[in-house]
Amino acid sequence: MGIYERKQREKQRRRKDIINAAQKIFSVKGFNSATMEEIASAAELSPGTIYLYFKNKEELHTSLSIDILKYLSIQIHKVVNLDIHVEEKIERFRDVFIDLYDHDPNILINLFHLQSGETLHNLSDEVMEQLKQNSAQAHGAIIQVIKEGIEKGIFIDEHPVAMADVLWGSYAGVVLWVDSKKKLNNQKDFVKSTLITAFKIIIQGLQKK
Amino acid sequence: MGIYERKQREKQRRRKDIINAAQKIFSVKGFNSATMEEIASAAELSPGTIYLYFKNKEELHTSLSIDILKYLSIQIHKVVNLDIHVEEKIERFRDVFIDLYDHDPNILINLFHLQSGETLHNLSDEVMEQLKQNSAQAHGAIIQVIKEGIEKGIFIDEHPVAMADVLWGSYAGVVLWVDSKKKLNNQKDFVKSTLITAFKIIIQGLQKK
Amino acid sequence: MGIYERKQREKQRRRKDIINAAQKIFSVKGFNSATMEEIASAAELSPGTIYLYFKNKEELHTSLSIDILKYLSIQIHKVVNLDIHVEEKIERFRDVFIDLYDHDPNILINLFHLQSGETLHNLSDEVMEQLKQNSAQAHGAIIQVIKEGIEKGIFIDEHPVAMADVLWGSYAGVVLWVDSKKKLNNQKDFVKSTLITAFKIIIQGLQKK
Amino acid sequence: MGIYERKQREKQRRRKDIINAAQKIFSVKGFNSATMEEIASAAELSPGTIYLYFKNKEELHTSLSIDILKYLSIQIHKVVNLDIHVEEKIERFRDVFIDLYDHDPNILINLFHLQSGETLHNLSDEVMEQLKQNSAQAHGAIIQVIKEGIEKGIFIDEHPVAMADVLWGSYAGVVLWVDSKKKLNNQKDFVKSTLITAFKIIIQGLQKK
DNA sequence: TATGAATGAGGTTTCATTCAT
DNA sequence: TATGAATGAAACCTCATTCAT
Repeated sequence: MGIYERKQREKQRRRKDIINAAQKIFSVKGFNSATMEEIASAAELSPGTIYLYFKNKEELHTSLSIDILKYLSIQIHKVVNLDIHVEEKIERFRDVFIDLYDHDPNILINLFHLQSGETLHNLSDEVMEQLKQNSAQAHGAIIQVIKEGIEKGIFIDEHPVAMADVLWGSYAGVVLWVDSKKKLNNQKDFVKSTLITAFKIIIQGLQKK
Repeated sequence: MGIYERKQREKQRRRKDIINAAQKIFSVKGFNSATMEEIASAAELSPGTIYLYFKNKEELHTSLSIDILKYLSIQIHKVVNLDIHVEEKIERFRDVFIDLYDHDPNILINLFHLQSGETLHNLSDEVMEQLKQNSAQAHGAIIQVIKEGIEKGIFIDEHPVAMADVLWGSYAGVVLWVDSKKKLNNQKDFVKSTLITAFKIIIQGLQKK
Repeated sequence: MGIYERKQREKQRRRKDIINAAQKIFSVKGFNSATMEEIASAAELSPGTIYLYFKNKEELHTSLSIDILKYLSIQIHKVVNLDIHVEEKIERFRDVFIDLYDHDPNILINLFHLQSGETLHNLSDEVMEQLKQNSAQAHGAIIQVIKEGIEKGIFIDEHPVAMADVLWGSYAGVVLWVDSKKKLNNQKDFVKSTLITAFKIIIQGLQKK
Repeated sequence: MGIYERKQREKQRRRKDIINAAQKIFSVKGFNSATMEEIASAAELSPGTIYLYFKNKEELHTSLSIDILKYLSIQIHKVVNLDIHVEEKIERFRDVFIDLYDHDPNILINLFHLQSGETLHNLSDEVMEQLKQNSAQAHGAIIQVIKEGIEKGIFIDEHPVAMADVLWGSYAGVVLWVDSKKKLNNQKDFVKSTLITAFKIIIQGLQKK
């Protein structure tokens, strides 16, 4: 491995460090309450260093989501290409989400927040484009499966984009909503079991009688 | 009407003015970007005055949501007590939401944001309690209908609280998600039609085959 | 005096306090090295307060110069309208400048700095307009006198705007240059006597032989 | 040429590279807005390297001016030693300045800024001394010519140092002032023609009637 | 009760400078 | 000697909140 390569790798590692730290802080405090200094401190770096890797706070935050979307997109595409029943594919989607939620509930919540958020202003064109593309890709894969279900005569024949939106929106909604109930009522975490119920309902709802 | 009563009424009116102004500003700018001065200005009051009616910015914001939750709770309860089929009740729930979204999309989005949000820290016990109660009431009414459906043998027999969560979460998710797509892609507003699809799917999903 | 008037006056007084403090600090430290906190501290105010009166650091700095230009413009116009010889008018200009320099050398230096400076970017249109107008007015009055001299056959007949520029530029240059020598050599202040020499030279230079 | 000498020469060349780059950047951006990184980048070096050749940003900036002063001093001395009329010598001074302005208007402006500037604080004694000496030398040459004029009975007999200051200050002032008007009013560049007028006036002003 | 000027803590961001390689 | 990633101090500015009137 040449020096150049080693440096590139080192740089990527540092970038990853920052992303990890940011994830942790944003998760706990939310976008506005999290400070760059906290994030720097968590990454065991100085504030200035962060700005060598990310243009500003907003772009750092968005980068987290892009990373998740990339991962999600990959996982979802894997499912799409499997040789299994359509309903089963939807169940696999559910599992992908549950896995993600399992890994770090806050990642997911951050992602949904970004999309429904107030920010989205200071992003560079490049990052904005990445966000759109990755988002579209994950979403597109879901639509594809819905269409497959319709074509095979298994799913009801509604507007497939809207149907995919329902699926994705329900994921997001259930996660956000049940998560918020935890905060309000301090109940134990039943996001996962609720998601399972959600998918049971939705899959049945999608099917032709 | 005595002087005391008149004063109380006057006070309530002023409070309502502030809430209306806050709604307008929060809708457009979001929680963090909205400033107390803007809100005061919109209410034709001075910043200081707002603090005579609300403990702080966060509590003002929460009050909006409580108001919506109250209204929502009332509407939902009306539906619960109607002498119509269970499925139809769910459809009516949907219409209640669509009405609300129609009236001001941002109200609803604000509500969902609150619940999934970063705030929820500086609230006084009293406001927190109100929030919980009103939330629980709206939610409870939905659960009740789900249970009714189960008891009548129409709905599948899963954990009814979770089923209600799916319903509510899907509302929220679809609204947030489709709304965010508007921002990202500038597509025309099809939140409402998506919601109709969502409910078609969910109602069918809830039913026993 | 009504309440409104008193408040306006109070506001003006506060504004003046800030300007005075800023003058002091900018004089000693220059634009970039001066900090808003220092200025606030010198004005016995908090940093935030300054921003109630001035949009930003740059506009505060510019306001100083506008104030001087206003004063200068008035003094110069007074001279223009006097019923005295043209050469004498130029001498009076010199005295106006010497007075100003006497009052606060740094004021003048600040003014020249602004005009030859790197900044001039964040100014609001309004302030920019004021700056131009006041600058043009003072300058215009000088041109007027030059023209008068030419018309009366006393001054050489060159491009009068350029001649006025020479006059003004020489003021500025002598002040800046001799002032800088003070810094370099710690000589005692002979700006004033140099200015007198300068005007003797320039007046004779302006005259037809 | 020994190794030592070659190294010295190499070092001087590198130093010159940095100075050239710095000149370019300072010209366009001014002292404060120019960054060391930009300068390093323009010199195709890394920031750290600059600090091997210059103590700090201020000293780098000052070095530019010293270089100009050196050049100026040489040119002025050349004029002093010419066998021509005194008035013509002054005109040659003017041409030297116009040449310099022609070559890079910003160099000159930078020089004047330095002298009237906010910096001049972090300079090492050595650099400070150089600055003083070179400045004194250029200035001294001008004084010498003024004195020559006085001795020959051509120029009025005022304090010759002050007269030289007027000359130099007028240069600086006209350049700075007319240049600033360009910025304010976007008029076309007439610095040079104004300088010519300036010298016409000043030369005549210096002469005995 | 209402005001609104003043506060001042705290946030983001920049950039001259250092130092391990 | 040269590098350039990292530093971290310090600056500008915002805005929720207070309090004298």
